[in-house]
Amino acid sequence: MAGVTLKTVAKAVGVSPSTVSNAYNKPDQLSAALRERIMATAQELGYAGPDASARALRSGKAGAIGVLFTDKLAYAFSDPYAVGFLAGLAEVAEEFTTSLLLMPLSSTDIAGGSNAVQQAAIDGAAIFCVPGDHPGLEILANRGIPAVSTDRGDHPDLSWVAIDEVEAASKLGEHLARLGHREVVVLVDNAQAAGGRPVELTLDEVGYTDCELRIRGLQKSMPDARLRIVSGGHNAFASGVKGAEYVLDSQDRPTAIVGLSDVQALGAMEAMKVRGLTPGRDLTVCGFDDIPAAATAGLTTVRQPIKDKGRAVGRVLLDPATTERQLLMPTELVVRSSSGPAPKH
Amino acid sequence: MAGVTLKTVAKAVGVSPSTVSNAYNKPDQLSAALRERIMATAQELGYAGPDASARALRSGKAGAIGVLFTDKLAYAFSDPYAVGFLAGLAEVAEEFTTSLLLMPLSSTDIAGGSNAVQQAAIDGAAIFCVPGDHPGLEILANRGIPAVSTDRGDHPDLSWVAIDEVEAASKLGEHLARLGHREVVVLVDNAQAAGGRPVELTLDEVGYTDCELRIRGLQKSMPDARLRIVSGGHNAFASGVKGAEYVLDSQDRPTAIVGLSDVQALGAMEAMKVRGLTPGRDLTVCGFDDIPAAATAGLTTVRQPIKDKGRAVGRVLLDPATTERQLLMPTELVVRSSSGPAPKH
DNA sequence: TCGTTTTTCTAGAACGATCTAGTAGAACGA
DNA sequence: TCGTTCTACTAGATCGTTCTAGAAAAACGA
Repeated sequence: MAGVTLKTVAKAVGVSPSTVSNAYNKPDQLSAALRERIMATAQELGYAGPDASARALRSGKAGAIGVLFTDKLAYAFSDPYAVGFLAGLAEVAEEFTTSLLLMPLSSTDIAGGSNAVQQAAIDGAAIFCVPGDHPGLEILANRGIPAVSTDRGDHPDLSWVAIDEVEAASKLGEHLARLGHREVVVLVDNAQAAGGRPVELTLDEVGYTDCELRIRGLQKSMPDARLRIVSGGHNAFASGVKGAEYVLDSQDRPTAIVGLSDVQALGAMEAMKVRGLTPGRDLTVCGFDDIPAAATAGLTTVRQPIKDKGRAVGRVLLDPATTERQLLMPTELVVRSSSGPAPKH
Repeated sequence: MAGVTLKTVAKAVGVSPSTVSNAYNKPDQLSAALRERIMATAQELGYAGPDASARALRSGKAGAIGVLFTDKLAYAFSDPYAVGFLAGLAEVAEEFTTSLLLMPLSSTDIAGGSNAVQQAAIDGAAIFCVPGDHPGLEILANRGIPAVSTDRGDHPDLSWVAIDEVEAASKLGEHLARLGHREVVVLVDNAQAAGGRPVELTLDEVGYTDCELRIRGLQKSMPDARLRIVSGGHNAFASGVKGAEYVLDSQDRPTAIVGLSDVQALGAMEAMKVRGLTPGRDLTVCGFDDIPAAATAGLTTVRQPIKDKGRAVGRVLLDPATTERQLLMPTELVVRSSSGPAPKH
């Protein structure tokens, strides 16, 4: 049962190992009759096909691409944005018969010697919403494996598939400015607030590059507005609720709340609903991403082609025909009922 | 840059390849000074550590376990139940420095020769909500890799971590019977209804083993009730909405709706809310799983230890100390406000 | 008929590590 | 001092493939 290899099959059929290998990988290199015979014998001996590791070693192709996640895997998946991205990536991966290797990238085991980034047999990596200064990225760079980030990096030789965050946020900012909003709260992802009380942050404390750029875009397009940065925790519905509650129950209510992701904005809408406030009339709420639920909820948001982003990352990593290494995806302001004119004080 | 191997480093330092290997894997097998020197030289030469494929081949350990999914990956992730399971699995995987390999298991490429199940370099596989008769499972069995299912299988030598579906459903059924419900609709996952109109099914058409068993449990514990099986599509919030709408807008309204997953039940609650109906008073809604959102929504449901299930699967696959091959996890009826007595016509 | 191309198969060397077995030399106890 | 154990290291086989050349046989063109 165990220990059945190419050689075993070859000997049983009476051909060379190369021929058996070809039977599996290059069917047109041998006669149909022989191939048939080989496959039958393989079946009979309980041979399950070429060993994946050996094949990977010899051919230099691992047949998998890694997806890096920060912190907790669960959090990453709970976001529809992440799910959409993965779906797009998986689509291309499937096309190239490649699997996706999830690499939970906790900071702790980077310090220790053994970590997934070192060990994983992968042909390339997708870096998904990982802070630019994360130690795992350097290890990855060291391995000489092609990597694609979903954020624009500074290095000219780093591949990325991203959106113009500043421009995207500006579209939203202009929309809000036009509606007369001058008191705005931005809801962001923040580890510090997770599990504890909501916190108010400065721009420097934000951490994630994309969030920072979006806030800059808002600042640029709303020069007359006062922008406050608030976090109710990690990027999730519940955090949006918490952050919005904190803001709504304070003396210093804004006229507009911008979630830097739709899930957070939807959380804010929920908090409003509980307090009997109507989005778009009593208070404006906007989001980012345009996840499916945003349309249902009537949330004004900035659409980015989530699934296409995943597809594009896949193509850059796997498709030799894709030569472009840095892709800027289009964004679009989607105005729905959750945004309206600022109440005159 | 490229082509730097163990040998290169060994030659540069003036030691044997074995020693360099030990420097990485068995630090206590050589003097600290030499290890230091080896690491420094490796760094200098741009050696990124032992090649993953080669290591996997020689040592027989791939350093990854596969997670099988049916159909679309995106659907799998959109369910908080799946996310919770994965989180538990990932936790154990991380502990054993193992990665998770997602293997989307579309039926189409099983037919063709090359598929992920064949090619993937994995030490084991977690079979997550895959129909028992799926062709991919046989391929997996052929490979001789340990596999753990989240459903109880028939074969005595198949490993699984599951719940007693019938018993779990019976708890819920008894609760409903006690409340006087005799007209019940069960919302299930069904590919046929996806994208189209809601469908009404017979028990034979359900497909997924776990769903079927749950329905049997309900039937058993509510012998006097009329059970109808309805699907609004795949296992998702939106499907729950669709399925419930179909039922609520018909002449033949039940007194209770049971979602075979919480997400569907939550969808049903949403559909009720839109129609001005209060769960627990006008109509009873119950779910399955007890995902985090269920508590918030006040949904009566059957709790199963989702994350623990993931952890247990991980332990069975990776932890040699875990000898038990078939684990039954406990379930518990959680009564909240969404269930109440059946209105007397 | 003879040279040329095509088809079908093979020998043997990689791929880059880890493992087994074993060898020196140092340290140890008596 | 001598045998024994321990530490620090190494030689060489091995994991199971695929790849590079190339050879024998068959088919082809003129």
